[in-house]
Amino acid sequence: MVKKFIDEESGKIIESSVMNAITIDCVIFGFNKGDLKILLIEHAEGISKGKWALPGGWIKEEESIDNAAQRLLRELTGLNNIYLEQLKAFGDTDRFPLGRVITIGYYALIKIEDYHIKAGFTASDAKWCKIRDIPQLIYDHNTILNYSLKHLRNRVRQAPIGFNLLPEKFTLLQLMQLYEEILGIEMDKSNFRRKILRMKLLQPLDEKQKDVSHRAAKLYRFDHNIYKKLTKKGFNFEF
Amino acid sequence: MVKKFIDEESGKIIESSVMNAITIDCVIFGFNKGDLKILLIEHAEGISKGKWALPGGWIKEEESIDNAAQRLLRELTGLNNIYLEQLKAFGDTDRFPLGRVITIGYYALIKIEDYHIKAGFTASDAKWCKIRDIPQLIYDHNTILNYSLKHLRNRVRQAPIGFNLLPEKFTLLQLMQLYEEILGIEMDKSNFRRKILRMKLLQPLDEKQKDVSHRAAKLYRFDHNIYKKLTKKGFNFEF
DNA sequence: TCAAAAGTGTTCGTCTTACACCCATGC
DNA sequence: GCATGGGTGTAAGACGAACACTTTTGA
Repeated sequence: MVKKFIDEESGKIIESSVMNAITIDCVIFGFNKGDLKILLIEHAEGISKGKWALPGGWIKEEESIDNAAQRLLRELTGLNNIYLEQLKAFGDTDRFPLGRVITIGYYALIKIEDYHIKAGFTASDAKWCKIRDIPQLIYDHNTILNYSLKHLRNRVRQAPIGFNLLPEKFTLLQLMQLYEEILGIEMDKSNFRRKILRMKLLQPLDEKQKDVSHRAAKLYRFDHNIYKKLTKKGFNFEF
Repeated sequence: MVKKFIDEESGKIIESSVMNAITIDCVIFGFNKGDLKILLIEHAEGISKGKWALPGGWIKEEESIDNAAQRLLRELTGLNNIYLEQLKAFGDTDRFPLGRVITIGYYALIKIEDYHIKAGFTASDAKWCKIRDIPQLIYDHNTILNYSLKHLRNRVRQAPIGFNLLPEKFTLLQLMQLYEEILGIEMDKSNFRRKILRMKLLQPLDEKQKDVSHRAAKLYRFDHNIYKKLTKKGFNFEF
């Protein structure tokens, strides 16, 4: 089913199989040098040319919204096969200046080092931006971002998802600092250690940090299979 | 802005200000005689005539999605001014048989006794249905319902929302049985009592149960202002 | 007087919190 | 040798789980 309609953003007539009046926007979190960051793109065309935004776009008629989010992220940033989770829909009448458009928010946590970000498609640039330095974004994208941040702060305490932001091998202090950064609190090194190790979620490795100017710390890895086994036994991650 | 289009469900040409390809569906929870229930309506027209469904419908061009959910619920069931919260969007390509329609799920918890339900608009009937006796619903409504149930089970442990299902004045045992029903677990009376009272969320009343064939229990009330004050001091509801 | 639910008390083991302190390493 | 982070230990108190017990009331 091919439809013709005017892309309200660019003003062009689009002859394609996308749905009108409904879009997707993605909040991608990363963690790097102690800072929580999110991925922003710079629009290359349309009414928001030159402005920063969350990666997003239109949904095709024949793809599910989950698949649309995957595709859009790939097209705009080069990120492929990311685990995305839906946040919710944003549908205030005035959120989009050129007409009534509802957007569905998605979010994901990724290991920054594992991916090479490159602007593609209708994006002229893509970058990681510190959570404290977020500029004014287009439309209601700041609202979506703030909502997702709140959601992340809740989720990170209920489920072991924080690991997705760290390199595969990490130290306990790195993990603690991640929690401190996300939750905006200070934690006790010794108590954190005990608590996380007691869960037996982490696989200790026979490896240590390298090139550090202090005693090298043991490295750990989060094992998804261990987590699955534990949850089957009734284990419930709580932080 | 008035558009003409074919209502894919009824086949009629609709000349109105509703958005096409996007709908809203509401999961309304109630609690009555120890049972968790949800509100279902029977469609009076269209391809799903005579079948049971979640209350829902089309979104108007000039109303926010939150307002649309309010309006649809009022039109279909008579429920007015309910506190609704959005769940998420459901957008598989095959969820609706006559075309591509994305739906946004909403849910709410209400005190059954406070409202008189009456079928209206395109509904021929509306009823409260026990959570264990849910029939086959139209489209993906069973999926939406199951998701909202999972969501409720999580939420009820993180925030004091269970009270919305009980009468204003309730006993501690009623509250405990509500938790037992929602979570599907058994609890210890004495421990439950201590835990909930320690939170100091409940306002004890100078009133007791009446017309019971055993020792009458003290009645309590949930005070939203107390909760607000506590959260400001850093209190975090956890169950 | 009995059933049914209200309400209190006790014990034990575990977890949390707040510290103090020693260890290894590079500069 | 000192700064930096790694890592262990401990003591007090809070909390959860399990269970025994007393009280009140209507039928």
